[in-house]
Amino acid sequence: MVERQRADARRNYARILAVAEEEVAARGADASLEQIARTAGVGSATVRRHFPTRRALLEAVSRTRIAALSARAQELTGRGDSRDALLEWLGEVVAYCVSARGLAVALSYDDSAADPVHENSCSRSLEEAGGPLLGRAVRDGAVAAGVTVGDLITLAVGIVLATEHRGDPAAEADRLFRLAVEGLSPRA
Amino acid sequence: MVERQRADARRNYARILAVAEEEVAARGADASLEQIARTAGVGSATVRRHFPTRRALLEAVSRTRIAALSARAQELTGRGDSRDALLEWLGEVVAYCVSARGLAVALSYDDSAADPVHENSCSRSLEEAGGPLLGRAVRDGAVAAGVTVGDLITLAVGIVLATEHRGDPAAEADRLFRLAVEGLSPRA
DNA sequence: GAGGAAACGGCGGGTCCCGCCGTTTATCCG
DNA sequence: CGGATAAACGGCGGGACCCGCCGTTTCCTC
Repeated sequence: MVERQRADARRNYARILAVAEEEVAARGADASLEQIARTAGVGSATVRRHFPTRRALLEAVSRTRIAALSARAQELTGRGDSRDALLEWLGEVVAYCVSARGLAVALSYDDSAADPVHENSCSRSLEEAGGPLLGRAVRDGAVAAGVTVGDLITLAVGIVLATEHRGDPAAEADRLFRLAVEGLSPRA
Repeated sequence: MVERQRADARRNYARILAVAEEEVAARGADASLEQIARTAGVGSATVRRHFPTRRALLEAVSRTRIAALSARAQELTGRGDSRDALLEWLGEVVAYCVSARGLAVALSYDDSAADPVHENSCSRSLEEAGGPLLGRAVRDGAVAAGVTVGDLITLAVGIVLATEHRGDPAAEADRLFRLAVEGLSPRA
């Protein structure tokens, strides 16, 4: 499991990843791989050797953010009202995706097309982390039974993707998120 | 208003548009402009002369679809239950965006960044067409007052964008659309 | 320290988008 | 009808990107 790796390879991996985080945050999901290579001081081939596809790079870049969100889910599980906790978490997912460009794209990839060799895809990770949070809300009757964490995340990602090019993405995303949570028709 | 145009220019415009429709439908919103030019039998410069930006091309390609959806909105206005009519229309918007690639991207562009010289942007067109339909639903109390057509369309577009790379986009999109309509918490 | 494998990165090819600019061609008017 | 004129065309070169190849360097092991 632990692929033995040369020291310079690990060093380059880390450098590329660090540069990629900045670059993707700044330019979005289709940042130039060559630019990342140049800034990291490596050849473009080395970038592709460590991250064979753009998806792989985006997922690696997103990993720390995903971890933070997963931790947050655990924190919120079992704390306070179950519906509020779930909504708080989803709101944070939306906010993260808005502020950290590239994350939404990484989460929009098809789970089933994930590299089976490597660890879980980003979305699968998040789904597992959010499972208990959603489960509790469902048991409390705050959410319908058929709904999955994947549904909620996809919805959040969609909202982010659709508002990305707007004047004020954060405000728009938040507005739509609340609309989706409330549903189309006002509560009685 | 009616820009006098040479005959060959109009002919080329039509050919490019026809080719672009097929190409975008097949390859998605980032189809190759040069490929379109080649297939249409014109130079790539001619394509860019008629459609200065990719956005312009996408909006032109989407125009006929938009027109169809607008007509559909008019048909549905005043027919049947106002909530059902609105939902039927939105469902068709989603279905259209799923089946006609590129449409969702065209609708995700910022309204306010639209070319003010030319006619309305795609989204603005649709918003106007859906206005009466939504207005009736709001008056009937089926939709909260603050909601705009733009909100609903953006939500629909987001759902499509987020499910685009899934195994079965149509099914996923439909599922999420219903979830968003119903809201997170089940009805009493 | 030497051998061997792993990792590197430069190079060439292909595609794309873009601006320039000489050439073709439709249109207008004498 | 035919020339003038401006619109429209499209080929060309530049720059950026992604990708595969392959000779070279660098690290690890013994």
